[in-house]
Amino acid sequence: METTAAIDINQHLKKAISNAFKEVFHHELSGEEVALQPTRKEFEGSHTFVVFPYLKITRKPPEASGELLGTHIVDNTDIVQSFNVVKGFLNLELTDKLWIDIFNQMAGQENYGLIEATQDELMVEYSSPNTNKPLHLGHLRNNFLGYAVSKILEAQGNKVHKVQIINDRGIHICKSMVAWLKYGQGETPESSGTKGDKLVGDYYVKFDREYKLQIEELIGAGHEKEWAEKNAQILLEAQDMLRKWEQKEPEVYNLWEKMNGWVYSGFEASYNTMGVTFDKLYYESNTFLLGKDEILSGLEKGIFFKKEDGSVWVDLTEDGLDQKILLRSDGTSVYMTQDIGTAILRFRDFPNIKSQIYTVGNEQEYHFRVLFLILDKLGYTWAKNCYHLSYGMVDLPSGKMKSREGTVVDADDLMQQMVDTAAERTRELGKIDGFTDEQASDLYNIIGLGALKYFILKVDPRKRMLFNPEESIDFQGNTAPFIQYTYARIAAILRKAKQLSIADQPYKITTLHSAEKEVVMLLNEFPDRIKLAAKEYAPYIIAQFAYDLAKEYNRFYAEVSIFNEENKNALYFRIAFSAVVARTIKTAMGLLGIEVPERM
RNA sequence: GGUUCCAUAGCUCAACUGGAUAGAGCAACUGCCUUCUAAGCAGUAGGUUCGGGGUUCGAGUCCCUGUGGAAUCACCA
Repeated sequence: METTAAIDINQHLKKAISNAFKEVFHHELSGEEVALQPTRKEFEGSHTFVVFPYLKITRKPPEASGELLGTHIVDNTDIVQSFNVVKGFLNLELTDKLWIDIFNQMAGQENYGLIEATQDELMVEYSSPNTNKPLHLGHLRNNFLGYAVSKILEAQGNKVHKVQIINDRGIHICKSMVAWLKYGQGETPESSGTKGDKLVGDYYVKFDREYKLQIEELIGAGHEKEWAEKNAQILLEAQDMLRKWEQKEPEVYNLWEKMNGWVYSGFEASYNTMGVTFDKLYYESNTFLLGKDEILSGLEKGIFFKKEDGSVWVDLTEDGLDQKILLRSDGTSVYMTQDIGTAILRFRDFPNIKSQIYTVGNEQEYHFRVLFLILDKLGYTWAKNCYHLSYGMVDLPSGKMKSREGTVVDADDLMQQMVDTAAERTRELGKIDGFTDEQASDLYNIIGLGALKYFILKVDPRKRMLFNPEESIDFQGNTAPFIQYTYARIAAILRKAKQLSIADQPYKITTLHSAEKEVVMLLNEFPDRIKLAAKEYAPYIIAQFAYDLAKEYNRFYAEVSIFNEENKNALYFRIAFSAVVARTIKTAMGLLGIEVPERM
């Protein structure tokens, strides 16, 4: 109903089927009850009606029922050209005229597939890194996913606020700070030429190494392992630093600001390469005290309860979960407390948002179930609209990435490697004649990052995915470069058409080549695919669509000549047709945060 | 132990939410560049959808059960 397609085929067909039921079988069947599905490739037709569920109504065998319905539909509508029945499947073949009309409609819409009307205002959170470590492959999945989902929701007419919360405080950053003070000798990103986030991350690693040494020494001196882990000198120093930070001791606070500043400029560079942006940043250092008041007032209202030691809990056993702590016995907050506070803060900052979408790994599924339940219990009606966009880990062939074991794939390194590979491949193929250095470098970025983004986004986010750094990501087949290449080919056609002054010419045609029809059928699905992708928060649906479209167009490209076509109408149509395909590919890839090149 | 998620071709992933003969790509093999870009197109081969039951016209999809894997259940974040 919100689709931008002016001709709603489904609606027409459902009505036709429901009419057929009425007149052939004397049975009222509302259009809504009729389910249509796309016809499988190996059969003639585009829309299929499954008659099995209706045999009790028709009181005839499936084939006969299908025949009767099909005959009635063909006789009584002007959009269905013919039909065939295979077992209980009624396949409907629409007229070329209808497909041409549909194509003309979408060709006239500059933003085909996108919905202009503002629906809801939403917030999407993604990235949200810690400031003690550089970004890695897992963050890439998070960022690409969050950004793509934001784009897709915008395409559905929502106003989206992209935010992240930066975990800028806590023991982890203090560890880096301690190590830097001890071993840094005043090193700065400028002095050593190290990217800020990498530099801070290096000191985090240095801390960990020293910490382990101290533990071993303590064990060697006869202490229990557990005691050693809690009493290693360097850890005590970090904890002391955290206390000083909380008291805002100027020396510590300044150092904290300085080192975080390094990290932020490093992150900014990474986000820039990734091509993701944010509308508002939240910092944990500003929000970590929030939520406590909410808990206390919830306690007064009897939503929460206090244990003997003074700690505050929520009982979720009725919801199938456990009890969960909200305030420690000393009255301080836990992670959950902060998240409650931050969620409420955001709804105050953006009073019109309907829901928040949290792009966070699936290891926090339990956390978010609890969070949404608590917010609901506190009486926030928006809580039930909130959604945890959960995604699986990215595994390496060796198993899970572990920063302490050095088995992380660094985000910057990986992106650079992809761009380098793209450059190498492009040069091998001799594709950059006449490019300036800048154009060439842009192209490598578009291809390399496109390949990486597509590789990650084409997978259902819920599933774990495997990344093998040994095998480079493909540039052929179901990949971004394949789709980008299709776009670039069309761009070449359109340039030539312009040169020959035969672009944007009016045409009048009555039949379509089968390859053209297949493509138009796909194009027609675009609005529905976006709608589904938005509903499911699933960019992979868009990725699949872009691939299908490119694949189908390439078939047309191989089978049908454009500039050798002597019939002017067919020639002009094919140029317009190619332009719409290119435009749609660009839009679809844009929803994934992937650019397309005019030449490659 | 409780809860949740996952298991599909040698590998990486699909299967429009219960529909037809389970599809793509990579890797392997065969063809196609003097015509709009071969990062392409056409084709061959590759499957007991983890095992076992059940529900029904019809199951990779839903239910039960077993096996294998993952996450989570912290006064950690």
